[in-house]
Amino acid sequence: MPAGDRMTQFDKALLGLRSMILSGEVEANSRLPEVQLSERFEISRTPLRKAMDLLVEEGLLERIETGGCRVASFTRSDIVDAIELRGVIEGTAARLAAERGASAADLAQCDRILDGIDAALDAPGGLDFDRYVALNAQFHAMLATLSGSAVMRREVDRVTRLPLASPSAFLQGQDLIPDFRESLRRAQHQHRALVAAIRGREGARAEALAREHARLARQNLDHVMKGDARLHARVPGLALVSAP
Amino acid sequence: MPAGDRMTQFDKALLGLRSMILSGEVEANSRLPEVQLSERFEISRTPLRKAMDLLVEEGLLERIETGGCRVASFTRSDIVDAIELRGVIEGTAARLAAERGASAADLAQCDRILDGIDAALDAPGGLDFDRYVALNAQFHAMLATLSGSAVMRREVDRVTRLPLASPSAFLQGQDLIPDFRESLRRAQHQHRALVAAIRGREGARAEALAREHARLARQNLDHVMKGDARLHARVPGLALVSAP
DNA sequence: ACCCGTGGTGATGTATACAAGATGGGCTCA
DNA sequence: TGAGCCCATCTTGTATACATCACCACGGGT
Repeated sequence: MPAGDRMTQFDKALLGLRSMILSGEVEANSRLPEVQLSERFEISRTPLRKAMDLLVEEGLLERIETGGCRVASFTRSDIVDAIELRGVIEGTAARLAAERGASAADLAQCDRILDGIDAALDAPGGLDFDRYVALNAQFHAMLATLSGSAVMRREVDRVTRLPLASPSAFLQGQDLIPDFRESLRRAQHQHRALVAAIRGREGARAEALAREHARLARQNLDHVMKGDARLHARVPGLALVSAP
Repeated sequence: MPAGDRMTQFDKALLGLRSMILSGEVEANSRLPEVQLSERFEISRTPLRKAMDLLVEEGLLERIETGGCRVASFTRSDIVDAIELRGVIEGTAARLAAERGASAADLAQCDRILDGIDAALDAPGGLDFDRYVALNAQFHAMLATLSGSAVMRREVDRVTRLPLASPSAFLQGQDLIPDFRESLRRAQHQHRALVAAIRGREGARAEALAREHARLARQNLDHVMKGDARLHARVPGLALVSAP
């Protein structure tokens, strides 16, 4: 395997498939023919199949009983459940971090990230959205690290990749919404409280905060689903969501 | 793909690998050479590699940066964390079942399973161990179903397959321990309480019970690790556990 | 004696060929 | 005319061949 950062055929397949699916280019429940895709990506079926296997694990694709895969589709309640689950698992990471004690260095790193988010929120010329998303992801990854458990870290990573459950899944496009920045400030306030709880060894508080923090994503989901078509087109993966 | 129950080459590889690893035949951190294994199982590398990919996802194998896989090794605290995580996720399933309301039919099915466990505990001629293990697994699967959420069901299934975190991971061999049956009765009492909490729509109680119930597995783990060599040989996967 | 470069060896990643099975359309028969 | 069966086609699952890359030992130079 190419060590490090070289773009392997498998990566090409993975990125290509994700992009195809989330962009809505292929519609939900449609079958994905392997040869056609392998020709499109100019790779052989072997790495393509491996990428499809991974996407099945992630839940973006479903296996068909008779063989092959199709694009998965999600209901609102699927996504709500996935978000709830993320909150629960991040909450456990936060609780363990509080109970077991996080290192001063890691906590300081959290503070630095949160300072960065403050700066992104108050950037001259308005909200620096990309920077916010990147730092937000960093903060959530750091939360998993604070628990000091490789198992937790791994599972937080995993649940964060559940389709449409990531901390920044439904942020795209919301910068059009007037009080969006205010909502980000509320999120940031929760970030600060979360770190304070961990620092103060308040496990139950940390857990509850992380859970409620994740539920902010539910509001974002509803905002986006109620939005107009222009908004819909900007949100990756929204085409996979059916009504109920 | 062969629909249904035919034994495919992939299944052969998966079962063979799992058995090799859990039996301790290959030691922790040792590399798994693909060609050698494919010859041993009399299959080609293609389905073998797919099986290895899956085991990497499950955490039983680790990918080596330079390519290939090795057998993972676990510390006691890895397993404790995995058990805690299972408790948290099963707890969430139980809470959602209570909050959203489980169907009477599903609850009745739970009761039937629990009656079966009672029967297995009091079987003429002593504890019917295999029956207990099977019914216990059924009960835990049912718990996931009660939540009414496909997402929860999927993730409970998944976390139950984390290495050495399953509800029956460390039961093997414990029938040698005198008060083992008593410990199973305690577990069964928690099962009953759990169903009662869900039936009574007591979400927080259900969640707490499921968490504490999972932690019984921690006791089993410690019993087994303190046990003698005769016990060690009977517990699948214990060879992968290193001290700290 | 020790370090560095170089070639051999075996590993994995990828491509392609082959075979079994599913799918769909057309044909036959009632 | 409609229903059921059969065959062609395409799909996937598996096997195998090939290319590339890492690891390791050996030899030469300092």
